Amino acid sequence: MEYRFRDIEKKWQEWWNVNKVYKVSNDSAKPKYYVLDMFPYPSGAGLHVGHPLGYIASDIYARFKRLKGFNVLHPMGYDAFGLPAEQYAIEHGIHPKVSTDNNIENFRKQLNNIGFSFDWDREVRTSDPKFYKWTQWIFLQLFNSFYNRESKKAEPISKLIAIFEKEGNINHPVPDSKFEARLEPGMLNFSAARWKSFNEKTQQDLLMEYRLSYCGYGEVNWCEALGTVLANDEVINGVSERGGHPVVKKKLRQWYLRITEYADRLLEGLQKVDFSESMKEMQSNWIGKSSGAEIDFEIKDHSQKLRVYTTRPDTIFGVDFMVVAPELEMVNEIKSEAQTKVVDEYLAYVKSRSERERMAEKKITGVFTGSYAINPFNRRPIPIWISEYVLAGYGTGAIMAVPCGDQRDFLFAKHFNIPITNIIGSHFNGEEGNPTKDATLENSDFLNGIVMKYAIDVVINKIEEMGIGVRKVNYKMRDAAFSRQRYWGEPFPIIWLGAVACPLDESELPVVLPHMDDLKPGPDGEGPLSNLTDWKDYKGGIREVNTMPGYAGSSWYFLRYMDPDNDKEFCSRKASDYWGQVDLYIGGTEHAVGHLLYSRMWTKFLYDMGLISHEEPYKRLVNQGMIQGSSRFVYRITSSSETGPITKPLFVSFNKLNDRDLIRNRFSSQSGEALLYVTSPIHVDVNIVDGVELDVEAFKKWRSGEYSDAEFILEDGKYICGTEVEKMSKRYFNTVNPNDLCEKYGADTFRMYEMFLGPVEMSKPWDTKGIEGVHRFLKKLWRLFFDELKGKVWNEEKATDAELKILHKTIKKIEEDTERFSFNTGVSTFMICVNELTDLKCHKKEVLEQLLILLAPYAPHISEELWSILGNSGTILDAPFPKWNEKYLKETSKAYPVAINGKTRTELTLALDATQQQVEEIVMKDAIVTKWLEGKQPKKIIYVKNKMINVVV
RNA sequence: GCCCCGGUGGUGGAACUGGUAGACACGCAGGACUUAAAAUCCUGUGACCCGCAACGGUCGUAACGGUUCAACUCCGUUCCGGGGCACCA
Repeated sequence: MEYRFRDIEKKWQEWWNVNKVYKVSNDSAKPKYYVLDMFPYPSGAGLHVGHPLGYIASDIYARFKRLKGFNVLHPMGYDAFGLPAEQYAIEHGIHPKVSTDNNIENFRKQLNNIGFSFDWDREVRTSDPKFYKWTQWIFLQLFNSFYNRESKKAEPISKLIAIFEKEGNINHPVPDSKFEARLEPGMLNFSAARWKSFNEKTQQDLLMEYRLSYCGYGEVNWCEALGTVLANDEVINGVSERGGHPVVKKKLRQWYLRITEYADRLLEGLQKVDFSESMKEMQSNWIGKSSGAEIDFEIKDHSQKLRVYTTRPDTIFGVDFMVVAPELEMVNEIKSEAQTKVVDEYLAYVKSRSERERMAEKKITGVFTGSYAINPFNRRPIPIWISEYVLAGYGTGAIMAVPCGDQRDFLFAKHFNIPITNIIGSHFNGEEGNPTKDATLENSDFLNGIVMKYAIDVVINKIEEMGIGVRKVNYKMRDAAFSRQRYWGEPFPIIWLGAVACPLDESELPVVLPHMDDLKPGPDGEGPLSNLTDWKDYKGGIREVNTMPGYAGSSWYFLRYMDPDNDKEFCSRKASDYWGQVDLYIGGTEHAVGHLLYSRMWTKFLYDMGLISHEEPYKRLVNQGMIQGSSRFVYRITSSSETGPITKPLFVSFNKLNDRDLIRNRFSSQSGEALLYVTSPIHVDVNIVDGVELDVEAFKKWRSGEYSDAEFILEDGKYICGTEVEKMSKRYFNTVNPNDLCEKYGADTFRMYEMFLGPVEMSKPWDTKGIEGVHRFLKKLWRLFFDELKGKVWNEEKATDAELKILHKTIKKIEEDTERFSFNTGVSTFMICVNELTDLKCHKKEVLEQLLILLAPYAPHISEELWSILGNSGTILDAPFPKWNEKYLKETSKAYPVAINGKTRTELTLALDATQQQVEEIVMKDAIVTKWLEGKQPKKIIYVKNKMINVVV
């Protein structure tokens, strides 16, 4: 009886499905464990071998935990809304709903082929109204909340209104005064009486400055090609992450998430979670906390002050010039008459430069405004410049420049011949700015003689005392743009009554995304929904026509799995209390600053509102590496100096590329001159290449016979391809479909091979070569049960100690390997075990049965099959995980080498649990040791873990 | 430029808290079975040296140096590769 993996896998996949083996109950006496994968965006391209890597790892772990007696939640769903789905739909002329549903269908089929233990009854789709009803609902909670900086948590906006009515906003200043522009002057601070005197519109405008989801005017990343606004993490090097289209800054009315209010808690929370160091670092870099001071400088002959942000107030006596961001409005007010022309020209220049240009070529540019700031301590006048290297969006948009202590300031000073004041003595060499904090200050008046790092506090205290500045913490992180001018997303539960945004009532949810056939944008940069005039008019107002971004649904989906069918709440408190945090979250690093930060913020918010009981969504995060494609190339000779262009397809093998003689023969060169020829590499389907050897016949049939008349210049009778590691993508013909491998070798082989490739966290190019080895292992396992000739060979004989030793060694090792996510060594452990059992001709049920349980997480189908063949009923996952017995691990004594100063070796036989004293006695009696010691006493005898003994003289 | 992570045979990778480096697998070579192939099994496989033999010797984890009885592992310097951030004051 041979190992018929196709039949076995089909049989068990159906059986699992029909018997709902993976259905999870919220009501269990067992301890809970939540294993989550980052849910996929269902792309039209389907799965390639890179996608399931994380899913296989999580599936192994989920099954392992179930065997260990946990009630395991291991769900799967689809991140179905968002930009890519809509782009795909437009490109293929299919409605996003239809294409998304098709793609999901396809994904589901592919996933089921691999034999995952997902509870499909809990599947979620972010584009399902039953799901996004609650996305909208959470949005409303955000809208109706503010962040109370006193209690350090989100609270209902009604509480803020009560505070305003009682004491104005004296204790709760506007969090982000950048929106000052849309409020009337002097509105930023108000008393209770004043608040009451405001009309409804003004009150609403003010409240909008506090809401955790809010609508405001601001500079946003506008992508013309995609026709929408993008969040900062969706823009990479000035182009859109999706599609690589140019992105420009544009002032627009947009919805935002006030994530900046959570900056500190997002940072602190990192200490409580088990993420990789690099992941934590990426997040804290993104948040970008820095502390320093804001200082107001008087401006000569102006009443206005120049406010700068600096982390280095200790360098205040080294300030040789000021730089203001060109975008700041004050530039127009402080420019002197003489400088007006150059300033205006410069402003025009800056405006003409795209974000991309600014990033690509960091030229030193800038002009003098003609005004001077006054150093508050020594009254020295300091020229005020404008330059594009100072960003309007960070800090106050103005800096004090210290050329001796900062490289950028130094280059600027050199470039424009601004004299440099040295306040750090020999630490400054006149060649570059030195940002040290360890220098002792000079030329610094009352700071002279103080080491810089201690001077920082001295200066801040002084300026606070003088009332010209305050201690200040700044963050690089911005509020997240939350609206998209697109169709395929959650509609906002908001209507506009005039200029006031009004939340809909909960009872009006969900706001269902209306069907549209034509997804062209609306007028004035609005989204497609704007074209639906009937839908837009609602209750005497106008609906918000933007939709939410892709990350809205993914910011809370992990909670929905806990209670997927609840139509009263997003997730019952009972369910979220039971399941709590995600114990293990697996996904790629690409979500480090997007999804992970947003979902952490939403979780903290829901926690603040008392809706869930934990404030960090994920206890442990594992990042699976990316599987790259290994592309293959053929080299087509397109022309030669002898013959000119060559139209007939002629390909030259990789190692003959530079073999001019060979090619010369081919073209029967007459001239005797060096023959020049041109080749162009062409991606060839990796599936018709065996290693690097091209299957020439398959190549001729490839692409419906485009190269059917191809000729080849071979080497050793073979055509050898060139290789390169690239992203796995259809367009490089380097994708490998998991279904093909499952068909050829079986899902169990595929699963184990993906794990065997190396640590889950590591990125590596895919290579199918070694899969045979894993397949051989499974066949070998099968032969422990069945022999081709004899049939059944497993028996009920009693296992010997040697056999039990193998078993228990394996139990221990598999438990450790699986627990610490070393699935690659786990697979090796199985191979060793099966090899050893084969050597001993051990076919004993007693041993094999236990081995199957260990194997069940890795290779579920074959384990279930053999488990039932051994006479068990039900699923193997309900079997108890075997316990290893110390007895079998230490009982047999072995010969252990003794190394003496690393030179002489002999062997001793010791029991593993020998005490230090016993060891010493035996060592001292050993013939070689006594000979070597020549009567001397050893300094020490070291008994170390690998059963090796060191004797030191 | 700054910050992380890594560099081990022909290849993917083991070696967890310093303790016989190279597990396991691929590939390769040789052999058995077979009319043949496939499948399966066995043997060898880091480099070099010695030898009738070997459970013999020397070197060897990017390079150099250090700590230690003992270093892939810890420390320092350099080189190379991957990832992240990048005018953030």
